[in-house]
Amino acid sequence: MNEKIALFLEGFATETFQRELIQWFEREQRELPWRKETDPYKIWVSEVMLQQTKVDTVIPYFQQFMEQFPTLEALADADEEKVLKAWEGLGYYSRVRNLHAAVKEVKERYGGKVPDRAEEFSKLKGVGPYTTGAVLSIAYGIPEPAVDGNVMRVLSRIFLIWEDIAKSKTRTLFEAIVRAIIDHDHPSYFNQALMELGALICVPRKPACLLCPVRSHCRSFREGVQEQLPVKTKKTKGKEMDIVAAVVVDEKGRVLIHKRDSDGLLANLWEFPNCRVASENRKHQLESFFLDMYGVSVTLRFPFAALQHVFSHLVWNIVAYYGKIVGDVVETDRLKLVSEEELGQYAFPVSHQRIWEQYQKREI
DNA sequence: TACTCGTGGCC
DNA sequence: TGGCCAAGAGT
Repeated sequence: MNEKIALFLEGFATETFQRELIQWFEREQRELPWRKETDPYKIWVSEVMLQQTKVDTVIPYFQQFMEQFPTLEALADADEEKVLKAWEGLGYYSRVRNLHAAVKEVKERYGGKVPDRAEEFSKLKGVGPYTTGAVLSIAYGIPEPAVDGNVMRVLSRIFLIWEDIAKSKTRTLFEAIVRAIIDHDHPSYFNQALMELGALICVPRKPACLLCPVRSHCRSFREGVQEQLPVKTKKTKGKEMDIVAAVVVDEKGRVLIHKRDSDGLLANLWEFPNCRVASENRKHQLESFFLDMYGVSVTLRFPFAALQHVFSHLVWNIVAYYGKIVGDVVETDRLKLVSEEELGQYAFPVSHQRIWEQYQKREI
């Protein structure tokens, strides 16, 4: 690996690159809530929220989250229901369940101080190579690489690297390059500057090369192939699933909701009872599902909504029915009857928020 | 390694 | 309009 890296670095003016990159960052960086913070816990939370998520989406969640859980201990001591509720709508919900578990471990094992050693911090749940480098460099000034999609795009262009960034192994190549060129005096700004450059200038399509502070170092710009990089193979679009859901109410107007399994898609979020079906006899299949899975007799009436929800890897085609409960319901930890006002306390995926929005438009 | 795991915005 | 994209990690 070292020989390969040495080949990339041949003729590369590392110190000039560092200086020009960091000076640009000091001039042009965006003001973001977490950039005012030095608390490693807050830096950590921001990095987890930012995984696969746009800055503009994260900002209001970050601010609300910090009001509700201002310290590591506050988060560690919080109920998971409230933590999930604070994450509602952000997606990738295992991030916050892992963060919650990790913060508890930091409280117990490390006395509430976020570890500043990569070997320790990276063992925590939900903390991978990127988050390790980001938190250690930004919060503690430690020169660890923080290679995200921005960094791979920027460096693939600068060093004219044609490796497929969709392959998981490719990231290690970029980590080795960052280790070789990171500014040991300013690792936080160096890492952030690479990402900020990718977010503002060296964007995926039509990069603004004429505004780029390091274009004199950029080999793909010199060759005129910057828009062909990075190489990223396409992923196949996900499968479609037909889902039937129902908003069923009892004689008091309470709504039946179900808590999803603790593993897999949308883990531990609440939903309106639903099942996957074949296209025929949807109503009957769902009525049988209520009886078999929950022991609840229901009478379904007619559909009030049909909606499609597209995930990154699959598609739900949902038809939602009105329904009434016949007889009794045995409530459990994962099956509850709640009033319409109480629904707001439970975290729902966006697809089921849509179902509820449609339901509330009813005129019957 | 390749697949799973959300959501909103963009052109 | 639909495919692509976004400060990835777990398995």
